[in-house]
Amino acid sequence: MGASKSDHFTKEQNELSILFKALGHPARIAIIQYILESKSCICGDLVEKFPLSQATISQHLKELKSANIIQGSIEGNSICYCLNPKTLGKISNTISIFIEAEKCKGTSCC
Amino acid sequence: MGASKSDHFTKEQNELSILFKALGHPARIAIIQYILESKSCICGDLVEKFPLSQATISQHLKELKSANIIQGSIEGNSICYCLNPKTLGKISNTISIFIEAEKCKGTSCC
DNA sequence: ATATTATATCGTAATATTGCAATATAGTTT
DNA sequence: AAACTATATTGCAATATTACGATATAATAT
Repeated sequence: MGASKSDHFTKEQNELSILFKALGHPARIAIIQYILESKSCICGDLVEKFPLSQATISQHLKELKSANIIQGSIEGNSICYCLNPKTLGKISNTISIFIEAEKCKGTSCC
Repeated sequence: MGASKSDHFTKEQNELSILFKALGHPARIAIIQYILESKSCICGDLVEKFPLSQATISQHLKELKSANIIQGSIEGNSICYCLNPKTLGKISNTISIFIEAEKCKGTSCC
């Protein structure tokens, strides 16, 4: 068989894994960093910036968007993408919870 | 062609994506949550807990371990896995940087 | 030494992801 | 409307991931 058996896990576990999965590709990390660096929001200059085809960039943007990590707004001819702070916050909270819970554990074996 | 062209991206981008990718599966999120919940560190009772075969669980543990998200120590017959706070911290920092940088941006289009 | 228990690895099938050329769609300009 | 620009979608090939049975490895117990 192949890939994930999402029905065996909780809704939360599935949702979180979707967020992390979306971040699990160097191109998508690079896109996020580019959005952060560029003073204005981006457009399709990613295609010039990265050694990937327009189709591939568009696909990565789609994945980030469907995970709600970025959101796009139409600006005339092109589309402007920004980060979604709410989703970033969700990811941050999750990791924080992991770290806090870990701290509270007395009995660690490693 | 297929999957990632890691040579086109920075070392940091590749390393971060490896961390997130490792978290990008519901079973691995579930394993982490289980480690956090169980007072003592875990062993192979994940196999009883989850509807996945021993081989599959072992494979997921291996991926978490190779991303340095968990670490295992041999305890007699079995192996005890714990989270690696250092790696969790790294992930947390990354997300924090994303959020901080986002806050500092005046010009947001969405 | 043999049996038992716990975990890892191998081989393989099913499915998902990645990347791109080609094409489609949508808005802009002339 | 026709040409142009920007982005999305489709179809396909290459590769990666996921899952599991079977088998291997390692420590413990009898």
